[in-house]
Amino acid sequence: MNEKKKRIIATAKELIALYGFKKTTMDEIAAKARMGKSSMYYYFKNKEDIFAEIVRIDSDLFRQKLNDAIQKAYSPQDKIMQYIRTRMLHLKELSNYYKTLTNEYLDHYFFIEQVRGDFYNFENNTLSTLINEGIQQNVFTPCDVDVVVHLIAIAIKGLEYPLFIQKEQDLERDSKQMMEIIFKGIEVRA
Amino acid sequence: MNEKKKRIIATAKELIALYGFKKTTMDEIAAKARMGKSSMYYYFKNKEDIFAEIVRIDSDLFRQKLNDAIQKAYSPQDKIMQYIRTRMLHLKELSNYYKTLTNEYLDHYFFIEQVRGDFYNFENNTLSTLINEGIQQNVFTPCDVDVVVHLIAIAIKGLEYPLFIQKEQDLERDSKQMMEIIFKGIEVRA
DNA sequence: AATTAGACTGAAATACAGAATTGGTCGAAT
DNA sequence: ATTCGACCAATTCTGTATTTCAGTCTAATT
Repeated sequence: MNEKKKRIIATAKELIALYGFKKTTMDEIAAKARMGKSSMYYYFKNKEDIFAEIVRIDSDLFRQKLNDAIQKAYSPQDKIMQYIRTRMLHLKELSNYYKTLTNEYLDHYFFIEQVRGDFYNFENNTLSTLINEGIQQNVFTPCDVDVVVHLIAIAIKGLEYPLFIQKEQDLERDSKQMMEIIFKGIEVRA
Repeated sequence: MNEKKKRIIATAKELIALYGFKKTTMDEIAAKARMGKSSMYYYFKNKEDIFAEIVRIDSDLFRQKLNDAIQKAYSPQDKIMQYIRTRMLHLKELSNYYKTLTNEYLDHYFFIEQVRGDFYNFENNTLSTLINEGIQQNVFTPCDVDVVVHLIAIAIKGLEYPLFIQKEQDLERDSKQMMEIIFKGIEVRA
């Protein structure tokens, strides 16, 4: 990517993290990135486009991080646990970074829905693959994979909310214990 | 309860279901209940008080409904399933009735938090009792009851969202299948 | 041709004053 | 004890004047 483009992205990201999307003006970004406002329109279609690019890059990195975490673990159970752990830690980090960004009015931007949808699919596919691998390896008992994925996804989402209140260890303990039950529910019995 | 008081509650409930809390004026309620506005202040401290009473009554009925459902079932698993089923159906009904009432600005009324908290406690206690009964009856394996309750609560909450979109049967099928996994996870093994 | 910038525009947000609405009170009537 | 109309203060609404800001245009620069 072009150096100027990177600078715009970096500056915009910085300001948006501080003030939110709406309150960050194109003039501010231009000033802080040391260039004329219209120069930015040479690289980006509009303001939303900058934001969309930031979100796109971040979510790519997120997905990569999750894939790395899975790769590093061995058993299907551990892969799933590492997925959840990584996901939680990243989301916590994110929520700290974008303190001012309240979800409510983010919903008004179409590409957020897009990213949300993409991530939903990614998560479903990833978990599906892991469960299927477990069945293949005779670790999990053959079952309706979609339902298991749904249950895990819901459990993860349920843990999302207290992300902003609870302590990190508690969350990890909770998710571990909850997953143990689910694993017991789908593991092949000796 | 006094007849007039009942009439105020009924009228207010009707109007609030139609227009929401904020848009329903005391004058309207008074007019529709065929009495002077200030007469209502003889029975209620203020507007919020009327609303609070409505919510209190409704949530009492809800709790009673749930207790009835539990009583009618026999096995611990069935009791839990019936609890979930009844809870879902009631919430669906509620959401149909109070179409205009969007949660967002209900949060601003303190007693909603109160009721939410009360219900949270009720749900926790109820599920705890059921799980403990299951352990007592040697149906569930002894385990950290709090974690199991947390998992079930989260799963239920996760099913809450699509309540407004999904079909009823799907929800029932989903919850049934998900609970089967959790039950398998905590049942005593033969 | 690719890039940059300053001036400009129209639409949307904001600020604000005056008017209307509405939750709640009071004293009189029953 | 209960009901009510008149009233009040505060909030909300409404229309308008002002400002802000995303995005464009054109000309200059590399």
